[in-house]
Amino acid sequence: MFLEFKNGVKSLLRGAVEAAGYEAEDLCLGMSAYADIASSVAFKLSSRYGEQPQIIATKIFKKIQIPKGSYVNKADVVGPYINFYVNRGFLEDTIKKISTEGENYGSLPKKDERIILEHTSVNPTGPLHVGRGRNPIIGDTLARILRRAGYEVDTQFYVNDMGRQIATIVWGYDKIDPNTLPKPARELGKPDHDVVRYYRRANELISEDPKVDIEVNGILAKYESGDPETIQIFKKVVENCMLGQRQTLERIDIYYDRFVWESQFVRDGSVGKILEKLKKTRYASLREGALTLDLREFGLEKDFVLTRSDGITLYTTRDIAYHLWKFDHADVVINVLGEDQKLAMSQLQTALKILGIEKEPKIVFYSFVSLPEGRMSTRDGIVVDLDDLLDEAFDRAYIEVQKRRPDLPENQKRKIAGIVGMGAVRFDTVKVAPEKMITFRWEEALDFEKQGAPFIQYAHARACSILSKASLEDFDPSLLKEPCEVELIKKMAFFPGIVASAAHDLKPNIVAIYARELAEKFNQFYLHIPVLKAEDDLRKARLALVECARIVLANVLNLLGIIAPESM
RNA sequence: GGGCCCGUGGCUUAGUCCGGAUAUAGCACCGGCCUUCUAAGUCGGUGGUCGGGGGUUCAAAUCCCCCCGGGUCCGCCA
Repeated sequence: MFLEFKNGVKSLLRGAVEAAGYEAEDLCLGMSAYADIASSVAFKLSSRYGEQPQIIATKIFKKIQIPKGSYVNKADVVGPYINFYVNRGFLEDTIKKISTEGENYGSLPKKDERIILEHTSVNPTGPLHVGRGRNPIIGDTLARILRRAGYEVDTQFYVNDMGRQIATIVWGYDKIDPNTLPKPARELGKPDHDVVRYYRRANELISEDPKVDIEVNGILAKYESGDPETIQIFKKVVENCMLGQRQTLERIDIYYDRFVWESQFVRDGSVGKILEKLKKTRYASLREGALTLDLREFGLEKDFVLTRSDGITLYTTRDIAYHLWKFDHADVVINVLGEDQKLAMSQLQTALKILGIEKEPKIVFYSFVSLPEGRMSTRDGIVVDLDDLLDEAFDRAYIEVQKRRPDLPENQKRKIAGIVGMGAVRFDTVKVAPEKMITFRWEEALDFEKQGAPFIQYAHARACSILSKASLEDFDPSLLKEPCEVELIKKMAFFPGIVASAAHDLKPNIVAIYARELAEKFNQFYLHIPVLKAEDDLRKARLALVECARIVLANVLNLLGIIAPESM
């Protein structure tokens, strides 16, 4: 809706600029606290035409003609600025559009592009910790945004099933007596918590005893040589661990369209073919038996090492094969990755270029979540498990529900606590820009105040509460004139534009911020404007407005992968 | 040492790509609002050299250069 208004302003302003005898390619339109949209074009023209900006603004203003059927109510001049305001038609059409489109409000027209979005792709060495949790939450939110923006999205989890780390775990299962290990952090059916015990202990033993290292290498060599029994064991270990990781991800409503196993690209020979091709390029050379690419020509100082001296391929090399496969199956490739992958990714992108792939993967990098005492590490056990965070979030949410709604039946209280706890964790992760570093602190992660999901969920529950006490009828949107009502409608009108820019910039935090602002506008309306106690037609119109707010709040929460509760 | 990212009130953060009108919110602190649709709410107040220094511009948190602090990576880990 807002886009239509903006386009209307654009065309009439362009007309006015020309009628006033100026030429401007950029109309300098922007958001403003003083108007619904404002132009500072007079500044730009001032230097070119040597006139005072105020005078230019006034001249342009005098030529403004608002066409019939436009969403522009009026324009005015404040100093050098030209301001524009929406009219009643804009507000009323917004309400009508939301009412008609319902849960589809905010969905953009279908696009032809097919997207493969890879996210999470954590190593199958143990449970997800809150640092790694940032990846799936950003990734899943982006998938939801892109789907709303009209793209066909295939979400993929790339399984690192053939590394040394797996060999380490396999060694551990074979050689370590489980009775000597600490109890798993989870007793019941969480295999990832079981696996990580072996992983940690095995790593300790490796650093203590070089013989262990040699044995692990032996296992890895057996695997690489294609020994069917070893391959089976690897597969079992990986599947087992991933089962536990998926259980955790299900708790925050994250699922994948496809799991892509790294080893498949080795087995089907595609990694070998890539090596052959790259070997023939002028960038390739052998250094102490290892195949490397010299990428200085592309501005990369460091050689890209493709194989170890024993000929075994490395992670990034195999990732080239995966990317070729992705570009074969999609128009756009997006990866969500930790910032430590930046160099590897630019090497990979360059290798793709050398292999003749024109397109580049778009990459969303995020910074790490560290603990006050330092960086998280699965191997060293310096972590806060995502499972624990989710449990704690549930517990704290339950306490809040108990305090506010002691009357509710137990299963209802637990249900709300689950919805609120999970929402709080997702929102907290996605509300800040991915490139910002986060220091994890329990009090901040589990803050249920205004910056968080419960604030938005609460607004939704309030809307539902009103709607449950009345039924919707035909209404006259022209009755909605209170400033609070107008503000709310304007905010709702932004939603499709928010989807568009979040999808374009791949920035989930835009949606989170919008959600908070929308909830705030609704809460202000809720407090100041009576709905059920309003009379006749006004009541009907306000009920319709509440229904619209409920729809947009539900849609935006859905975009964030957060459940919109009807009661809390 | 080099590359990339971050640095905005006591803490957390928006805005930076595409320069414009009093820099956005939350937490904390101070003071109002529940006989009125769920107060997980709402209204007001205190608090900012936008890391520092130069430069470009009519105009810089935003663009350019230098420096400082933190993160991250830098050939056989993933």
